[in-house]
Amino acid sequence: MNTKRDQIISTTCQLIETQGYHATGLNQILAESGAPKGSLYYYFPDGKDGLVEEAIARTSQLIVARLQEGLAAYESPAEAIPNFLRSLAHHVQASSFESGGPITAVALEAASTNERLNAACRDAYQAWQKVIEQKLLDSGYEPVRARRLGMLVIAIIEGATILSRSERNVGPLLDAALELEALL
Amino acid sequence: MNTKRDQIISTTCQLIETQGYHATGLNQILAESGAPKGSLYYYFPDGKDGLVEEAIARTSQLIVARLQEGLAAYESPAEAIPNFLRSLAHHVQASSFESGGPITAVALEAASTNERLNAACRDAYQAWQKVIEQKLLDSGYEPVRARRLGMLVIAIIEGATILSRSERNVGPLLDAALELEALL
DNA sequence: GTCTATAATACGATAGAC
DNA sequence: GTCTATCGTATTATAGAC
Repeated sequence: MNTKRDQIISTTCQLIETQGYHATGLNQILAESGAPKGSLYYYFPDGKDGLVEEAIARTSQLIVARLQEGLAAYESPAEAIPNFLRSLAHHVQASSFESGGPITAVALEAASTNERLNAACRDAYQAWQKVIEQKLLDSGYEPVRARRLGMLVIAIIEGATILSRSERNVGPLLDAALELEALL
Repeated sequence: MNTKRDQIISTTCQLIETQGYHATGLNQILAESGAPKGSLYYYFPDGKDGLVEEAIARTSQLIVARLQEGLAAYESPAEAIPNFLRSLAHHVQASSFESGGPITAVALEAASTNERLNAACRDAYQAWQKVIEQKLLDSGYEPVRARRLGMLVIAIIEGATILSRSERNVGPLLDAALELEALL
C-alpha cells in the first residue's frame, strides 16, 4: 500500500469538496497532504486531471458505501432515506458547512469544459442513484418509478446541500427529509 | 444607460454559469464582451468580486422574472411548477448543456471561501424560493408547508439541473417534473 | 474613458540532478 | 522516490499616459 499516494488523493478529495476544481492548486494539495514536493508527477503522471479523476472515483465509492450502510439500517426506504438526509445534515453542520456535495462543484465546473472529469462525475452520480433505486426495488417499487425516484433523491440531496451550505443552516436538508417522508 | 458596462456584466453572467468563478478570468470576460481592455477597473473599482457580485444579482433578478412569468401561466401550482421545469429542460438542451444552474458553481466555490459572493448567492436562492412560496400561498397552501416546498422546488431544480448537465440529457429535469406533479 | 505597460503572484508542467 | 530549478503561461491588479 502506498500511503503517500493515498494521502495526496484524500487531501484532494477534501479540497475539491470545499473549494472546487480550479480553486484547488497542486501546491495546496502538496502542502496540506504533507507529501514531498517532487513526488506528485511521479505518482500522477497525468497531472492534475488524473489526480482529480482518482479523487472523484474514491469519493464516489465512499458515498456508495455510506449510502448502503445508511439505507440498510431501516427496512423501509420511507424511513431509511429521510434518515440518511438527517445524518447528512449532521455531517454538514459538523464540518462548519465546508463539506457536503463532495463533487458538485467539480461536476459543474467540468460539465462543459472537461470531458474526462465530466465522465467521472457522471459515473459517480449514476452509481449513487443506483443504490437508492435498488433499495426501492427491494421493497416492491415499480422499476420505472424506482429509477425516477433514485434520480430525484440524489437531486434533492444535491440541491438541499447547496442551499444548506449557502445559508450555513441545515434547515433545507432537514425540511427535505420531511418532504421525502411524505413522498415515499 | 451604460451599455458597455452592461455588456461586461451579461458576459460575466454567461461565463460563470458555464464555467464557475475561478475558471472565468477577467481577460476572457473582456475579450468576449468586446469591452475595451482599459475599462474594467473604471467600471468595477472593486475588481472581480464586485463584478461577479453584480452579475449574480442580475442573474437573480432575471430568474425571479422568469419564475413569475412561468408560474403566472397556470393557476394551479401543480401545473405551473412542473411546466416550469419542462421549460427549463428545453432551455438547458437548447444551450447544449452549457446553461442551467446559473449561480450553482459560484455558490459552492464561494460557500466556504468568499463571504461576499456567498451572501449574494444566498440572497438569490432566498428570492427564488419566495416566488414559489408565494405561488403556493396564493392557492391555499399552509404557510409552513409553502415555505418548505418553496425550498424543495428550488433544491430539485438545482439538483436535477446538475444531473442533466452532467449526463447531457434532460431526462432528470423531465422526471423531476413528473414527480413534482405527484407531490403538489 | 480608454489605453499600454507592468507589477506581483500563482498556476500546471517538465527537466535533470541525486 | 524525491529534490530543485525553471519554463511558459495564466491570473488579478495598479500606475500613468493620453
